[in-house]
Amino acid sequence: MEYNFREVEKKWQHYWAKKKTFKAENKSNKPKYYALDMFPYPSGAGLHVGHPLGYIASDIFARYKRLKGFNVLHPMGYDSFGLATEQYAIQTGQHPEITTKTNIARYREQLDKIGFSFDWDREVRTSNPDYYKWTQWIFIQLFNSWYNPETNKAENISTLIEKFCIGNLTCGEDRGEGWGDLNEMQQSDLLLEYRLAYLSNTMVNWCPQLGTVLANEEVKEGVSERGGYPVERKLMKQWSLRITAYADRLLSDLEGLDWTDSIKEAQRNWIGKSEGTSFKFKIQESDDTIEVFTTRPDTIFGVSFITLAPEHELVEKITTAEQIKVVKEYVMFAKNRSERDRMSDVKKITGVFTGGYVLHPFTGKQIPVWIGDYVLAGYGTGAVMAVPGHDTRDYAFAKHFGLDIIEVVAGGDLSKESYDAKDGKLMNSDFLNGLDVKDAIKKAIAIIEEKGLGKGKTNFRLRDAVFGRQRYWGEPIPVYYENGIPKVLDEKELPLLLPDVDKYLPTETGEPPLARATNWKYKGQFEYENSTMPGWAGSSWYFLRYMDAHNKNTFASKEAINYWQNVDLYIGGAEHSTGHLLYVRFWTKFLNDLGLLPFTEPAKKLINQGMILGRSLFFTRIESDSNTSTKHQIIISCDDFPKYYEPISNTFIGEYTKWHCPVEFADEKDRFYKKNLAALVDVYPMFKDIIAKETFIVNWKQDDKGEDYLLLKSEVEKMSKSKYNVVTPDIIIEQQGADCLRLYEMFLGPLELSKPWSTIGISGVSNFIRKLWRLYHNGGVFNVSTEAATKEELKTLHKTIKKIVHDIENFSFNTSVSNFMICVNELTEQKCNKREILEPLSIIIAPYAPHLAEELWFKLGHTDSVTYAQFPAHKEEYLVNDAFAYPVSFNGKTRFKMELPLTLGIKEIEHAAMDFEEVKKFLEGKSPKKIIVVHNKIINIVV
RNA sequence: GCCCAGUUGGCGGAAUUGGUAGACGCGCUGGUCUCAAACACCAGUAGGAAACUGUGCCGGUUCGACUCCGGCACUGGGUACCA
Repeated sequence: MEYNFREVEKKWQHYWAKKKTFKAENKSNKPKYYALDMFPYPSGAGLHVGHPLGYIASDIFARYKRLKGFNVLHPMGYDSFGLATEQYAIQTGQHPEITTKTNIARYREQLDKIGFSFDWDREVRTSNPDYYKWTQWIFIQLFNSWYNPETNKAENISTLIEKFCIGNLTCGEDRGEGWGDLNEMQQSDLLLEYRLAYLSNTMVNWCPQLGTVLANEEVKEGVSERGGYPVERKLMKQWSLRITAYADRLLSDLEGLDWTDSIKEAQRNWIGKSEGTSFKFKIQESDDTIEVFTTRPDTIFGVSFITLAPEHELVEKITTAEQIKVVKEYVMFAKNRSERDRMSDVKKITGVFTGGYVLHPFTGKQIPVWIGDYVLAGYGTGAVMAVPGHDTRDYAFAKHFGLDIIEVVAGGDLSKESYDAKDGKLMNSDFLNGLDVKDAIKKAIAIIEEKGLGKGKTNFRLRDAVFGRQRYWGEPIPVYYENGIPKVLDEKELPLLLPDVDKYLPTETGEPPLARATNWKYKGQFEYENSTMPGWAGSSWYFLRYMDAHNKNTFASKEAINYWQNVDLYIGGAEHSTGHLLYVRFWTKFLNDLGLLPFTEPAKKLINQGMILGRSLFFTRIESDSNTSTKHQIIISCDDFPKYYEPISNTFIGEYTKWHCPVEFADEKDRFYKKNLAALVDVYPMFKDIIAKETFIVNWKQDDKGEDYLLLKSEVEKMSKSKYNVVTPDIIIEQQGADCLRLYEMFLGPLELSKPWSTIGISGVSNFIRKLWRLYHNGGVFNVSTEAATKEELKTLHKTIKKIVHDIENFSFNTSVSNFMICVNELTEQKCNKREILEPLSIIIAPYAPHLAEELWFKLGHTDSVTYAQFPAHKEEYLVNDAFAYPVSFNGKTRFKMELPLTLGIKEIEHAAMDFEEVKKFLEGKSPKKIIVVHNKIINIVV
C-alpha cells in the first residue's frame, strides 16, 4: 500500500485539534520560546502560495523547539481592520464585519490544511471589540503621557503640569502667563503640544479618492500604497502620535537586535538622524531673523543666498512690494502641485526672489533671500543657507538663476559641479582658512555658539505619525469633544464600539463616515471624534495579546508578560521594515516606560522571508492597421513575434499590447487551447468584450494532435488577483499533500530570497516522501526490525542529525530538505529497516513533515503525539572516519585522490605523497618547491 | 542619485566560511519492467574531440579564491530635493 496522504493528513489534523496538542501554557518548568509570524490581512483572494512560506519556516522552528524541550508559544491571528474590506463594503453595501468573517473563515480553512502547530485558543482579531478595547486603552495612555527629555522616557502628563505650576517650564512665548492664568482651552492646547497622542494642524498626505489621510509609509512615489491613487499635501487638524520623541532610542537600540542589516539600515535611513548647527541670519532693516539648519557650518563663508520653503512663515514679511505679485503666484503654484508632480519633476528647478536680504553674520554682506520648493517646510527650520559651491541642490539652483558660486573648500572644479565631499582645505573663509573640513566644522560651531548666533542641533527625518483616518473600518478613537476641547474616555467606558452607519461613505459635507451614525454621542450630548485609527494601530501590540488573549482586566497579565517576555523569533515580509516594525518598537518602548513591560524591544530575532513571485501569462495582440476604419485585433503566439516585428525601427507593425491570461487556463508549456475559450469567457466575463469583437482575429497554431492553441508570453511579477497569476496552496495540498507543500516551499531556496513560483520540481519532493515511507514498509506492510543497526547505518543517521540541527538553527531549511533526501537515499541503499535508525528519523523529520511523522510514530507503536518526543542528539563516535581520500593538487589544481589513514601526521603524509606513483608522474622528475598538507583537507604540491 | 541584496550548469540551488566547484532536486538522454502508458528502478548529464577552460567582468593578495581586497557592469528591492 502506497502512502495515502489524504487520509493520514486529515486524521492527524483532526487529532491535533481534538487533543489541543499545541496548546501553550502560561506556566511551565520548561524554558519558554516565542515564535511569531506577522499575522495576515484577510483579503478576499484567500491565502496564496507566498503566504505560507514564512509560516512554514516558523512552524518548523516551533516544532523543533518543542522537540528540544521548550514550552513554545506559536500563535496566529488576523489584522482584520483595513481599507480593502471597506472598499468592498462601499461597492456592495455589505457590512465589513461580514466580509471579514467570511474571509477569515477561508483563511482558517486554508491554514488548517497545511498542518500548522498554532495554538488557536489564543487567536486574535484586531477588529474584535475585545481586542480593540485595549488598542483604545493604549491610545488613552499615549494621550495621558508626555515625553520628559530629562528622564528620557514617557511620563504621566501630571508631572508636566506640575512643572508648569511651579514655573520650571514656561507656557510658551505667546502665552506668557503662568499655568494658573490659562483658561481650560488654553491649558488643553498647551498640553496637546506635549502629549504623545495629540491633535494639531499638520501637513498631511491627503488622498481624495480614498477620502482619507495617509501616513508617510503608506505613500509610495506620490501615490497611495493601496490602490495607487494620487496623494496631495494638505493642512488638516489631525491626531498624531509623537514617535519622534523616540527617534534616538529607536535608532540606538537597533544595535543590539539580531535583525538583518538591510532592515536595520532601512530603519536608520527612515529615522534619518543628522547632526548639525542651527543659527540665525538677521533680516536687513528688521528685528526678525531667519533660522537655518546646516550640517556644514564650515561653509558659512560660501553662502551666497538663503532659500525658504514656500510655506515658510516669514515669506510674507520679507517680500518687498515689487516682488509681492510673483511671490504670491509662486506660493500658490507650489501649494497646488500634487506630491506626484513635485516628485516626478525633481530636476525641474523652480523658485523666485523675495526682494529681501539678510546680513551675513561674519562679513555683514547682503545676502538675497529666495523661495524654492526644493526646501521642505517640514524639515529642519524650513530654510537653508545656500552654499552652491558645496551642495548639489544649491548649485543647481544658483546655476539656474545665475546666482554667485563661492569656492570655500579646495579640491573641486566648480565650473562643472559642486564639490560636496568633506575633504579638503578651507579657503576664502577668514578665520577658517587652511583648516581641514572636520576641524573647520568644529571651529565654526564653537564661534557660532560663542557669538550667540546659534547652537549645535540634531535633526531627524522621521515625522510624527498621523493617526486618524477618515474611514469607517477601523478602531474608533476614544475621544469626545466638550466645548471644543478633546477629552479621552474613561477606561471603564471602553470599548467604544464602532457604530452602525447607513453608508460607508463620507457625508455630504465631507465628514468621515462615522459622522453618519445617529445618536452617537458621549453621554448623549458630546460629539465623538469621528476619524478612526490607521491599519497599523492593532498590529503595534498584538504580540502582547497572544500571551494572554482572553484577559478581561488588562491587555495581558503581568504574569503572562513576565513569563513569555518578548518574541524570540519573528518572521515576516520585508515590506514592513519601516512601517509596522517602527511602530511596534515605538509602542513597546512606550509601554516599557510606563512600567508595563520588562523589555524595550518586541522581537529579538527577525527574519524576512523573500517574496514568492507569480508567473503571469499574457495574450499578445497586434492592432493591424490603424489607418483603416476596421482595426483588426490579431492575437498571436509570442513565438510569432518576428513575423510582426520590424527590427530596424525596433517596433511592432501596428500597436502591440498584451493582457493577462489567468494562469489556470494554460498548460505547463504556457499554451492556451482554443477548446478552453468558452470556459475562459465564462469565468472571466471581461474576456467576452475582447474576444467577442468581430474585428478580432486569432492566429491559432496547431499541436501534433491538430488542436488549436496559442503560445502565451510569460513574465514574473508580484502575485495578485488583478494579474490573474495567483496560485493557492489548495490545489497542491489536494494533489500532493500538505507535507509535500511544506517540504517543497522550503526546498525552493533560501528563505530570504525572492523567487518565482513554479511547481516544476515538486515531483522530487513527492518522490522523497514515498521513498521515506517505503523504508518503513515492505510490500505495503509495515515492517521495521529490532535488529541492531550497522556502523554505516548509524553513521548515516548521526550525520543527518548533526546536519539538520545545524541547518535548522541557521534557518537553512532548503539544505535540510536536501540532507533528508541524502539520508533516505543512503538508507535505501543500505536496505535499512531497523527501529534503531528509523525511530529517531521519524522524530527529526517531524517539524518538516508532521503528518507523515505522526503516522510513522504511531505505527512504531507510540500512543502519544510525536510533537513532544525528544529530539535525538548526534553522537560524534559514529561519525569518525579512519581514512580520508586526500585530493592532491599541483599548484592549486586538483589532479587525483589519495586515500590515507587519518592517524598519519603531516610529515608522514608528505612522505607518503612523495612515494605515490601518480605524484611522481606529475612531477616529471622535478622536485617540488613546497608541499602544503592540511590535515583531513588537502595536499597541495607547488612545482 | 543614494542605501541594501544578489549574479554559480538547460533550471531551482549546494559548497563545512580560504582547501575536491556544481551536493540535493528538476529537466534531459539511454536502459530495465510493461501489449502500452504511468509508477518504480539502473546508468549518464558544466563546456570541450582533447590539451584544457570554467562561479557576471577587470585586476590584486595567497601554495590555493565562488569565498578576502580594489575597480566596473548588470538584475532585484528600498528610498528620494532631509540642507
